[in-house]
Amino acid sequence: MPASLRRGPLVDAICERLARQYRSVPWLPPERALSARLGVSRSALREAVQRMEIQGLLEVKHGVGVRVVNKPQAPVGATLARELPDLTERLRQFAEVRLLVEPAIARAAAERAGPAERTALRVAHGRLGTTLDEAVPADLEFHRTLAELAGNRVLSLMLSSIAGLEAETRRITLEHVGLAEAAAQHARIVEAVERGDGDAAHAAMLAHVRAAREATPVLAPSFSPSGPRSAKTSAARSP
Amino acid sequence: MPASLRRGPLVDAICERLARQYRSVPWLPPERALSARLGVSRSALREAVQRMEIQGLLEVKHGVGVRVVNKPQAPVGATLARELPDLTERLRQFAEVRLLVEPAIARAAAERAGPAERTALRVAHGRLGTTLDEAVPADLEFHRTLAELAGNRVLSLMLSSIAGLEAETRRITLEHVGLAEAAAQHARIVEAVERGDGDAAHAAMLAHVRAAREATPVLAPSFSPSGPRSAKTSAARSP
DNA sequence: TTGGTTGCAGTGGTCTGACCTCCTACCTCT
DNA sequence: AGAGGTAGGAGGTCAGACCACTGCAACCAA
Repeated sequence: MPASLRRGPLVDAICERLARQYRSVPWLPPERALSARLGVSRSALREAVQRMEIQGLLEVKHGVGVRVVNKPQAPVGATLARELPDLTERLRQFAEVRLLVEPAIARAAAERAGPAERTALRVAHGRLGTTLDEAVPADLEFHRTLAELAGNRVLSLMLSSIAGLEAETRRITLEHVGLAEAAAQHARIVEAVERGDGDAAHAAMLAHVRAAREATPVLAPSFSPSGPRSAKTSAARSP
Repeated sequence: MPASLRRGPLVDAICERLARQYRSVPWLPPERALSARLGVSRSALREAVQRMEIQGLLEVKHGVGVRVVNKPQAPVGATLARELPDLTERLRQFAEVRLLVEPAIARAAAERAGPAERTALRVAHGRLGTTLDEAVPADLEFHRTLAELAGNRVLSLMLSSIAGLEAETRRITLEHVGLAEAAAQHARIVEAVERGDGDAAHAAMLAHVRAAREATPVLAPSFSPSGPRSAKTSAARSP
């Protein structure tokens, strides 16, 4: 009955079926039951599950079950961790990438955001609480929201991957910059996005990321993606 | 004998051992022999192999064997393909990302490259042949070399991931732009890097990527990472 | 000789069913 | 009511068999 007239590897077919049929349930059925239901062996099913786990679509917990998640940034993050084993170097390069990507995202968000998106951003900005434990995830969420508004999934994905591995740093950064100052910088970005002013958003975000980097004891930049000539991209109006 | 006193998942340990011991051989031993040698079951070994395949470290071919490779961009590329199933949209976003990232890479490369690196770049540039079949891989290689000189593995990785999925487009682009013109643009970049002039390298690369995008029937940009105000980043000296 | 064909041996792919390890929730005892 | 133990069920590992694909070498025909 589940014979199917496939040509390629069986595991691929299983992955597709899983992704299609169990997209919106919290947990997968037990492996034994599921393999029986799909008409494949447990081995093949396990290979498929493992594959999707690495891809960030599933999360298997020994003795518990297989949870359905959606973290497409997981494989990217894992790759980066493998490619840059040294934590300090990784964080330094992350900072450089943020310096390049975040302003571009802010500009794009300002130029594309409609009323609904602006509201979402305002909400995310409002969540920045008064304690570090609240602020760190809120800060991450703010930047994530902005990246989504920008409409470029590639940049968004890259930023998520980076954020996942530097969450610890954000705490230090926020502590040094100060919650009030960080909130003020966020506010300037929100303001620019509300006005649809791409240049201002770019400038505000650039200032924000620069402040974060300079307040954190990450090493000096080995190169500056935006160049030392500050008159280039931050010439736009800014409060 | 290979009992080992592990705590975590066995598969993790196998992956480590494989990565460590078989890093520099072209092929892995057959699964049966290898599982016996490592003292684990074939199932466990297969899970490890499959994992490393997804991570871009192995490449298994049915009926042939398991090849040892090193393509860290594979998982990123796969993720992007899954996140952006629509080919046109994917290529458009790729073009935008390149527009943002490549100039930054060129600048960094110019500011960091020493004599040896400059030679490597010159060699890569020299390989741009006279036929499309030669030019496409040579063009890819040129940009890859430049990214390596820039010294930021994150950007380099991202660019490789993109390149792997847009190789087909490069052919069209090169055809429209013309090999001679593309070579001239590359030459301007090389020149700037040789002089250590970051701004010029940035400008030359920006012009190159823009020309490529405008010559290719990819859709109009939904947003411009570098902004519509052309006076911003391309103000540097340029031939 | 040369060209295509066939068969075989070795590889990864899948299946089965058994046992081990871990987590949870329930149950018991205090 | 709380702390501790226990049984069930989840994933993890194992063993051995058979299936499917690939490459090559031996073979046969022109």
